[in-house]
Amino acid sequence: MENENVSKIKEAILRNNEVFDALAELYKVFGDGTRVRILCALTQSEMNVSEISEFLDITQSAVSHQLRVLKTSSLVKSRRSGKTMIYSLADEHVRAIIDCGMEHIVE
Amino acid sequence: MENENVSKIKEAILRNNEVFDALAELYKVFGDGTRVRILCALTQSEMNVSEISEFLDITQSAVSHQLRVLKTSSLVKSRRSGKTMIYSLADEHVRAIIDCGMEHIVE
DNA sequence: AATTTATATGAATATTTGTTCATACATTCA
DNA sequence: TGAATGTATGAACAAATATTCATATAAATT
Repeated sequence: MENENVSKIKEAILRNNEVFDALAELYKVFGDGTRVRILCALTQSEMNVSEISEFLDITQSAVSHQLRVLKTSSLVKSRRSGKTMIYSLADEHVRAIIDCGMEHIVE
Repeated sequence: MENENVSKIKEAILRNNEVFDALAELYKVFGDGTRVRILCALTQSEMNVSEISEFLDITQSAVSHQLRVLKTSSLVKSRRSGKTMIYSLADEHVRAIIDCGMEHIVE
């Protein structure tokens, strides 16, 4: 019965660790200037890759690479329109997380 | 007068970039499993270095290094009590940011 | 079909970053 | 004062990551 408790505790820790890792992974995505700029740009309106690239003055390649990261993390979504790909925020959580961080910065 | 506008725009971008960088720097700190674990541990109660080290099963040195990062970012504060240093969350923003990320994870 | 425009991607490189190990610093206690 | 305990820190190494460059893929237009 002690063993049972011990294993329960270990499971709990394991579960927590998974949550912690997920949290860290999420924040890691926000932890890059280029990606934060892209996300903030998309906060204002959806944009295609060229527009993001020009607006933020970042290489098209760099933008594409980072959009891939953002999409993999489910922070942005995309749809095709002819030759261009239009990107937008995946949901309101993204805005919420940005705002949350902003509040800490302005102190 | 056009020049004036241009420089205003440039200033605006510059200001924004600084904000973006600050945001990214903040999230970068949250973007590590060890640091998230430490912060979450301190969410429950203040702890000294040894306690954190044992609780999370992380080397004392690694904990100290990360506590330094967390303190530099004003996410934790510390006070001395005899031979030990007691660490706690710097303010409620930390809790808010963690909760904000959690909400996105649980989807 | 060939060309042009928009985007994605792989490889290479440089930089950043986290941990470990050894050791220094600080405080208490004998 | 010397020993013991708790914490901090520097150097070194390994791993992760962002950008660039070249090129591939995809859609539209002629």
